[in-house]
Amino acid sequence: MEGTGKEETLGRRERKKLQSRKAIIDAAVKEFAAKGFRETSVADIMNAADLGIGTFYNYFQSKEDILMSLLASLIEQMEEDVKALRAEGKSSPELIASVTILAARFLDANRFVLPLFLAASDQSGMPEGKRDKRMKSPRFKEIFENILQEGQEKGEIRKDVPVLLIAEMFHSLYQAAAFSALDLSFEENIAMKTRMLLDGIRAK
Amino acid sequence: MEGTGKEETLGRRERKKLQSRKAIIDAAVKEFAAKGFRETSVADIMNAADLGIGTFYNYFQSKEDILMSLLASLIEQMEEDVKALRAEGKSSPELIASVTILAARFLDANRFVLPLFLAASDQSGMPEGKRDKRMKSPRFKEIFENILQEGQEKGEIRKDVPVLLIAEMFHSLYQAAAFSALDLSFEENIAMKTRMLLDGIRAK
DNA sequence: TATTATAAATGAATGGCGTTCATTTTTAAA
DNA sequence: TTTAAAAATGAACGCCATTCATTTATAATA
Repeated sequence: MEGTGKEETLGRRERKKLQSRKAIIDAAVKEFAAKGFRETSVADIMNAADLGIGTFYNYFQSKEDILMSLLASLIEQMEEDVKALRAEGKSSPELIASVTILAARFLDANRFVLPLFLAASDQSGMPEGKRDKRMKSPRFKEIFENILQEGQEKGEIRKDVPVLLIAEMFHSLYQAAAFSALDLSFEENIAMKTRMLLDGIRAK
Repeated sequence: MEGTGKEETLGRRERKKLQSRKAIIDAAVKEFAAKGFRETSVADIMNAADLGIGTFYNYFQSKEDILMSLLASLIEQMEEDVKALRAEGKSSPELIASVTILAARFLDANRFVLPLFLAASDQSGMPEGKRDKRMKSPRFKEIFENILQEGQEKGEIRKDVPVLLIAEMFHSLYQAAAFSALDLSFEENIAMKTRMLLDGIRAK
């Protein structure tokens, strides 16, 4: 009755726990996508998850907390994809261009996270004590940082500007693209800007 | 007893109205600067202004509304300064560089508005119906847009990229600089980035 | 199986906030 | 002095994130 091929060796309690957690996350993604972060109440999420309101706080510390969780896992997915790209041995500028396209497609595919992603990078609106020291945004920046670092060492990227500063610029492209009033796809927008930036970054 | 050189020809009622408005604005600036936007309640503002809570809504439609007002007037100040610079007949790239420094100094001098400024450009967190169509951020962009437009016509700025896109990039520099983890002054940060961007923008 | 201990779920209660509104106070006009 | 209108007011409303005492479900133990 116990280990009859259910799911690993997890007891019922463990399984139900994971199940509840998943239900909450799925519900949150659905509600955030439909209504945005602020317009979604914890009650909304827990109704969609078909669980009591109080249960939410057994799994997440706060409403901000689940948002950070969602973003963290998305960034992790992206980091995987970038790892694969890096294995192909392209030059730094080429790699940047590829990663840019990849990230753009990724965010196009997960369009609803864009506002959340940006809201998360902008912590100015959050209570002082609640700002996330881990900050998902910098992790996003790190992807570029590593590539640029390598590029500088190989002499492909100009050395008179700190890598961190360039990484920041790339990151800001995404922010701008998200709010672009121009009638371009996210991918086109990012691609053009990256080209502009690369022309100023390439070692002569 | 009426027009005895008080203040123009305004009646007591008009004067008191302006006075109340000013008291509210001053209080809001002070409170926002001290505690940030979200952490400041309308009650906080009105206590600091020494007026009843309800009075707030005789002058502003909402808490967001006063924020937008504040930013709008700051941008107007900046537009004035830029107008003066333009009269000096510099080339487009030179003008951009000057404006950039000017804006950076301006925001350094008004450091507390930076988070507000950015929060305002990020309207993702605001209820759908309340997003400000006027958007202060695009007006900021327009300053660059005009300069770039002229530069393109004079052949000083490359023509294979839409002006709006370049303007967006400049705007995003400010966003990034505000959240920069680097130990640079706002002005240094912006100046370096502008240089990077210009190298890729200058017509060859 | 029966009993005890522990983890998880629950929703009413709490406190804070933005906003509204009926009422009062102040100023202007007649 | 009376009347009309603008401005001020704060209690009340509704919404919401979060807490907590209590209940329910599961695991451990005898």
